[in-house]
Amino acid sequence: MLPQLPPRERQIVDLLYQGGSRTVSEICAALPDPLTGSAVRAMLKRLEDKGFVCREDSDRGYVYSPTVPDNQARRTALSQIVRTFFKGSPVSAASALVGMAEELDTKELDELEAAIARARQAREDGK
Amino acid sequence: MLPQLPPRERQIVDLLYQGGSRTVSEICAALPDPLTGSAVRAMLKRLEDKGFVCREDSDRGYVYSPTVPDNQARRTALSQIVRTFFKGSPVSAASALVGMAEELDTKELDELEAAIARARQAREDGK
DNA sequence: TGTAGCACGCTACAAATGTAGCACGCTACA
DNA sequence: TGTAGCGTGCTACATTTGTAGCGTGCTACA
Repeated sequence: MLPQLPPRERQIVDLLYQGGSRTVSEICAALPDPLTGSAVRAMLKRLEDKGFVCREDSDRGYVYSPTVPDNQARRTALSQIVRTFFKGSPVSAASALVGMAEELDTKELDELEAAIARARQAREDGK
Repeated sequence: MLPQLPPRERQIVDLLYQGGSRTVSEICAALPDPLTGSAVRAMLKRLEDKGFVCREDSDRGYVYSPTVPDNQARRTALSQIVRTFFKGSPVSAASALVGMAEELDTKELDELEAAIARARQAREDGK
């Protein structure tokens, strides 16, 4: 669903997911390459027409946010990659991720192991 | 790098990563929505011009394959997602993956735990 | 040796994308 | 009250994508 977006539009919604709601000028600032405000506004209008972002009035002007909830978008993106690069196995994708982590957070690793334990448990139960 | 591709082109290279090298007609067949051969050929030509795929002569005609090696493309795609949806933490992305796995392969889980152990070890060493 | 079937490249063209410019309205402040 | 600054929408336009059609060459087989 999200992959269907052209590069620039995609870049902008990604920004929105990454940093939460933003106004046009904030988006301009956050963009790696400088873009005119009106250019960004045009993108946002198209994204709005397609239903990927919505906007809300605020003191600083409109703020834009993604309409598709974070966790759903995440899920879609992940399963896309899993299918393309990992033959459909989420777990082997997870391995790859652990392998590429540079700074390791012990707490996060604990959490991950807990997730594995839960998964194993679920497997037992379902069996 | 790869995200810069328009939807259709992206779809095609993904197919190439997913199933290895293919000929034009194989690509047509693998596509969810039916496309003319010449349409696909045009895509491939553009992808070739941009340097994302290359082709090789074979008995069945040209077979196309990605020029960027799998593991590098994987890496790029993953870190993209990690940045966008997981605040830069690969490990928490891994947790999400484990959580969404439906069919669990014990062997893969073992492998994953081994990867975690390695990561912990590396952390100790570096410290 | 005709002709049907592929795979190919080229060209053409409609639609979508990416970008800039202009004119408007609303502050704020000299 | 003029004028500078911002945020906005609209329009226009170049470029890129997405798709189809045509002509060619190369088999294979009647």
